[in-house]
Amino acid sequence: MTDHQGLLADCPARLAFDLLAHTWDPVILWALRRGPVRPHQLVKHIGGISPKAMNQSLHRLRAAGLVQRLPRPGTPPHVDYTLTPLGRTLLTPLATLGTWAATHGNAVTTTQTSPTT
Amino acid sequence: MTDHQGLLADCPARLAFDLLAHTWDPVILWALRRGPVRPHQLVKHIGGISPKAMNQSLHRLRAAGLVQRLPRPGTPPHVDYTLTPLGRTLLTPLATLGTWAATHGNAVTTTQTSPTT
DNA sequence: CAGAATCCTTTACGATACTG
DNA sequence: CAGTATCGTAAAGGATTCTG
Repeated sequence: MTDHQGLLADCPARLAFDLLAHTWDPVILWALRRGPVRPHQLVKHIGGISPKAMNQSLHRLRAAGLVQRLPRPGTPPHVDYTLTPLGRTLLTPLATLGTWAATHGNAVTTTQTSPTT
Repeated sequence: MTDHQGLLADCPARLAFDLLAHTWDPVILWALRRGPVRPHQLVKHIGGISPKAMNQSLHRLRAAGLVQRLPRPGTPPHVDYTLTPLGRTLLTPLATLGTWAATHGNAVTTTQTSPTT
């Protein structure tokens, strides 16, 4: 195989997709683009995500070094999550996907609704 | 919610991610970038994907209008799959992700291996 | 060879309840 | 309020087998 120009089963490019493969991970990443946000804020803002799923995503994203946890001392507990510098680098590809969806998403939806054949 | 700048639970941008969320879908899309390929070729080329998963992905991608099936009459059966024009438009975002992985993928792997803190 | 059908295992994710 | 643990459901995907 000398054709490894990307995206094979064991290709490093797969990493990016696995990173975003989970339903909420890209959503959370995007929601954090502005700056630190608290978990509860994320849940409310995104809508439709359970606190548990939120936590799992946050865990994955932290493990990947894309998101950082910022504990604020005090009572009641207060925590912020924010993108790491590495995490910020993902915003551009994310935006590219978003732009594609905005441009061609309608075509996909139409196709799925009325099969052209 | 007046902050719908993208990527909420019900945001249209989600479509792009759901499209690529399945493990093999982006891989197959990428494998087809050059032109028509036969299923068996795809399985061999990609490696690690079962024929069933391949078929399911191909179905989804066809339903989404990203991939087209080209039956060649004859015996034994011969079929080619190729990207539709719509499918081709996804190659750019795909490449963007791939580039990101090539650039920052290593950082992610490193982080996951040795938690920085 | 294409691809659909069946079986089985893993895991994402929601709901709920509990701990610090 | 943050985060974890448990339970239950749905679905992805591998292995195998059968049909056109």
